[in-house]
Amino acid sequence: MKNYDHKKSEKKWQEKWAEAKVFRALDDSPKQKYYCLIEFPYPSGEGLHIGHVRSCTAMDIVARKKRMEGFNVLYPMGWDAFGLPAENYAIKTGQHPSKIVEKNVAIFKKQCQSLGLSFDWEREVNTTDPEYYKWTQWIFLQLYKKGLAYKKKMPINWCPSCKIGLANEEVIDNKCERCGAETIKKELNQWMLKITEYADRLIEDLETVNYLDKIKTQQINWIGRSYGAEVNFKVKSFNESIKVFTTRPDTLFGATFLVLSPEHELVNKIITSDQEKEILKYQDEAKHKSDLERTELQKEKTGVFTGAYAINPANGLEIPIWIADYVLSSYGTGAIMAVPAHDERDFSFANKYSLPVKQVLAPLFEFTSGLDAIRPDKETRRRKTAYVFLKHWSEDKYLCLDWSKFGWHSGVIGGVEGNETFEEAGIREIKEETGYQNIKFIKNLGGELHNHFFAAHKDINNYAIGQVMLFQLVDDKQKEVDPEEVKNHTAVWVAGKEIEKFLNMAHFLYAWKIMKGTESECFAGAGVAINSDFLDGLDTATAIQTMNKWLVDMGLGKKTANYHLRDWVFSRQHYWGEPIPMVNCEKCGWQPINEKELPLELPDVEKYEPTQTGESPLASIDSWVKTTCPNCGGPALRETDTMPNWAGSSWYFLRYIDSKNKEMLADPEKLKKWMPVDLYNGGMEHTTLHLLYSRFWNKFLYDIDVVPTSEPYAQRVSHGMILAPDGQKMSKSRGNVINPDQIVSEFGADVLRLYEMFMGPYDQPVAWDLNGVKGIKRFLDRIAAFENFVEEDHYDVTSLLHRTIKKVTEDIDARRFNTAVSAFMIFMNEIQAKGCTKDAFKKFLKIIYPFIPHLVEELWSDLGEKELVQSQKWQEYNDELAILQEVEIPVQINGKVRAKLSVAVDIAEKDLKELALSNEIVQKYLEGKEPKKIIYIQGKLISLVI
RNA sequence: GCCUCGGUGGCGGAAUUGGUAGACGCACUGGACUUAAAAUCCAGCGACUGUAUAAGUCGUGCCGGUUCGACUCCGGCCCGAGGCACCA
Repeated sequence: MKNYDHKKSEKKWQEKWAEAKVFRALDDSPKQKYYCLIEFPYPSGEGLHIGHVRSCTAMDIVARKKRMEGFNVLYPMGWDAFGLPAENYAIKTGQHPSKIVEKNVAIFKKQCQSLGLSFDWEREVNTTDPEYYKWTQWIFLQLYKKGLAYKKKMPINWCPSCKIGLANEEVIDNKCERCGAETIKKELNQWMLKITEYADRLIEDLETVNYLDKIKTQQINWIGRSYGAEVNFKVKSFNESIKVFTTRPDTLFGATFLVLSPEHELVNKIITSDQEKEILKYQDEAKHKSDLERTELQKEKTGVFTGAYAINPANGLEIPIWIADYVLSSYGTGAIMAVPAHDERDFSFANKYSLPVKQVLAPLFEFTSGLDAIRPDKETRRRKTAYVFLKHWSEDKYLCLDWSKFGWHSGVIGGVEGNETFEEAGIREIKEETGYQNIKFIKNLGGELHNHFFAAHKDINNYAIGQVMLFQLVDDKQKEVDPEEVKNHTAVWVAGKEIEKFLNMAHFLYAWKIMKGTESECFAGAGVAINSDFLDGLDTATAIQTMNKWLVDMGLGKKTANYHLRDWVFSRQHYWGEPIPMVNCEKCGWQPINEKELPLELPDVEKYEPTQTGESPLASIDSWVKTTCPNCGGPALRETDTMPNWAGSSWYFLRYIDSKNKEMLADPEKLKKWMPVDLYNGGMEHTTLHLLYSRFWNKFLYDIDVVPTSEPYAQRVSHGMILAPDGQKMSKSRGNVINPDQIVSEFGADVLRLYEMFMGPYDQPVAWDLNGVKGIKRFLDRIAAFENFVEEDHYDVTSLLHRTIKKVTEDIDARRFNTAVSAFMIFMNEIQAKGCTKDAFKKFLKIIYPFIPHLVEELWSDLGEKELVQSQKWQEYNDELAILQEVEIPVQINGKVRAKLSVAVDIAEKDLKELALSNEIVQKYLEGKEPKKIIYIQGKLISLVI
C-alpha cells in the first residue's frame, strides 16, 4: 500500500474494534481467564503522560496477544481521581473538583482511545463516584469493626503561616510548598489503620507471589522486621518497671545504663526534683526539633540524667536512667538498655557523659604477639611484609595473615628463599617472628580467599595481597596432630561459606584496630560472651537463645519482634476525599454509621481550603456535621476528616470485576473467576505505599471472606521512566515535556507505540529521542509499502520467519519488547532483499499486530481478509523450520578465533574436527604439531589448545 | 552508613546453563537517483598498527582470580541511580 494515512486509518479501526466489542471481557466465557492490570492514573490537568503510554502499550501488547492465544482477557482502566491537585485547582478557580475530574477524565479517555489501547471500557471505575466510594467506606467500617481502625494523636505537618495542615507531598525541605514558611508538627487526633497487624504475613506471603526481586526486597526492608527480646527493668524506689527492646539480649550483663526517649510516659513519674528543671527543658527542646533536625544532628548525642536508677535484672547492678533524643519513641518500646561496650551509639553517649563501659563480648579471634611484625625485607621482592596472627579465643588455633604493600602478582610468591615452597617460607617466617619452633601447616587459602581478609578494612586498601595460610602452633612437647583430626579440627575454618562468615566480619577488624592502636573499645559484632555468668563461653547465637529462655523462666521478658513499618495514618484534613463514615457521640464515643446509609456523600462546600484550625472544610458545614448517634439517637458530630487517596486505589482491581454491582463490593462468584490479577504493572514509586496498602486490604478482605485469594497480584512488574532527551526527568518546570498527542498526530499511534517498545529495556529508564521516532516511522513505511511478493519462499525466509515467531512469542511473555522489535526489523530486512509469499507476510503481520494494530488491520484487509486480526489465532511456529541448515563455526586456537568454517548444522563431530585441522590457517598455527586438546561445543564452536 | 539495581562504540542498546562482543536502531561518512533539496536505495562505521588490501594487537568502569576460552563466574575497589537511615 503506497499511501498509508495513519489519521484516517487509526480512527477507522478504533471504531471497528469498538463496534465488534473485541476487547470485552466476558464473565461467562468458558475460556481460561487472564487478568492484566495497569495502575490506574490520576487524571491530572496535563493529560496522559508519555510514560503512561509506555506501560499501557506494553500491557496492551500482552493483552492483545493473550486474546489471540485464546484467553478471556480482562484489561480494564479507571481513574484514581481524589487528591490534592484537583482540590488546589478548585481553591484557585472555585470550580467543584468533580467538574474538573470529569473534564480531565474525558481527555484521558480520548487519549487512551487514540492510542488504540484495548481497554474494556464497560468496566471503567472512578474512585470519586459515590457508587464506588460507597464500598471504600464500607471496607473502612469492616476494618473498624474488626478493631483495625482506631483514633490516635498523631503529628501532622502544619504551616503556621497558611494555618493549614499539609500532606507530606506538600512539605518540601521542611517548608510549606505554597508559601515557603517553615512547617511545624501539630498533634491531631487521627484515624489509624493497623497495617502492622499484617506485617508478618505481608513479608511471608511474598514467597507465594512472582514479583520482581527488587520489589520484594524493598517491601521487606520497608516493613523492617527484626527479632529480639523485651526485657523488664525495675526502677529503684518506684513501683514501676521499664520495658526495653533489644536485638542483643546476650549483652544484658553489659547494660550499664538505660535511656528513655524524651517523650516516654514514665519520665515524669521517676524524675527527681533536682533534675526536674533540666529534664523539662530537654523535653521541650526535643518537641521543637523537627524530624530533620533530630536526624541531622546525628553525630553529637545529647541527654539528661533523670536522677532515677534501674536494676539490671541479670546482675542486680543499679544503673542510671537517662533520657536522650537518639532514642525514638516511635520504635520498639521507646526505651533501650545501653550496652556501650558493644553498641556504637551507646558507646559515644557513654563517652560523652562518662558512663561506665563493661565488656561482655570477645571476638572469636584475638590479636597475638606476632602482629606487629612489620619489617623491611632486603632480599626478596617485598620491601615490607606484615603478618597478623590471630588466635582463636579459646582453642590453640592461629590464623596467619600475610600481606605486602608492594605485593606480587598471582603465581609469584614473595618471601620465598631458594627452593622452598610457599608453605615452607611461611613456617620459616612464623618461626622467625614468633619464636615458636613447632609449627604445623594446615592449609593454604590461596589467592581465591585472601581478599576476604583485607577488604574488611579501608586502611589496608593499598596492600596487594599475597597468600593466606592457616597454621597451627604445636607445643614442642605435644605430639604431632593426627592429619584426620586436623581436618575435622579445621573444617570450620576453611569450608567455603564458613570461612566467609568468619573472615568478612568484625573480628579481623578488631584485631587490626588493636594492632594500629586505634582500638575503640566498642566491639559491635558477634563473638563469644565473657563476664556474663552463665553465658560465658557461648557464641553469640547460642547466647541469645540461652538468654531468651532465661528471661522467660525468670519472668523478666520474652522473645519478640519489632518492625519499622508504622500504622497507616488514614485521616486527611482536606475536602476532596472519601468522608470517613464515623460519628462522635457525647455519650457513646465514636460510632460507625449504619451501613445502609452508605455512601456517605461529600456535601457541597463554599470554600475548599482547609480551616484555620487544621480541620477539613467539611467542619464548617454545620448542617452536615451535626447528626444523631446511630447507637443512642442522641446528638453527635460527624468525622470531618477524609480518607487519603491511597484508600480508593487499595481495592480498585476488585471493582473492575463487577463494576456495576449495587448490592455488594463485587459478586463472590465473579471474584472467584477473575482473582488474582495475573499480571500487574506499576511504578517502582508505589512499591512501599500503594502496593503494600492494597495487599493489606486484600488480605483483610480475604480474612472476612469477601475475596477468594490472600494475595491480590500473582505477578508484579515495573516499567522504567521515560526521561527527557537531556536525560533529566520530564517536568513542566523544566519545560522538557513531550506531549503524546502531538506525536500521535504527526507520526501516528502505531509509531509512538512501537518506538516506546523499542527505545530500551522495558524495566529501565530511557531518554526520549525524536530521531528514534523517525527511524520507527521509516520502518513502518517500509512495512506499509512492502510488495516484494513471490510465489514460493526461499528457505532462509521460512526459517527466519519461524525463528522470528519463536523469539517474539517468548520476548512478549518475558516483556523484552525491545528485542522483539529488533527481530521484526531483521525479518523485514530479509524479505525486502529476498521477497516472500503473501502467506508468510500474513504470518508476520499477525505477530507484529499487538505492537502496531492499526496498520496491521489495514494491511490485513488490504490482502483480502474479512475478519479482524484481533480475532485471529496467534501464529505458532515450527521448531524444525526454525533451525538453520548451514551454520558458521568459529575455530578458536588458545581461546582466540582464528578461522571460521561454514558447515551443515548436523555435521558429525569427527568430520568437523578433521575439517578444522586441515584448515589452512589452523595449519599455520599448528606448525605441524598435534593440538593438546580439542573442545567442541555442539553447533557453537571448536577450540584447539596448542 | 545500610539495602537494591546498574556501568558495553559518537548515542539507545544486543549478546546468560562461560563459547564469534557490538545484533537492531539512531547519528555520522561516501555513493546512486535529482537541476537542487527532501524522501528513497547502496556501501562504510570500536580503537590502534598496516598499504583503503592481507594480517595483527588492544578493547565490555578499575585491580586480581578461576578457565582452552570471561561482558557473563569468584573476590575486592571505583563511579552512577533509587530506597532506607540514631531502628536499639
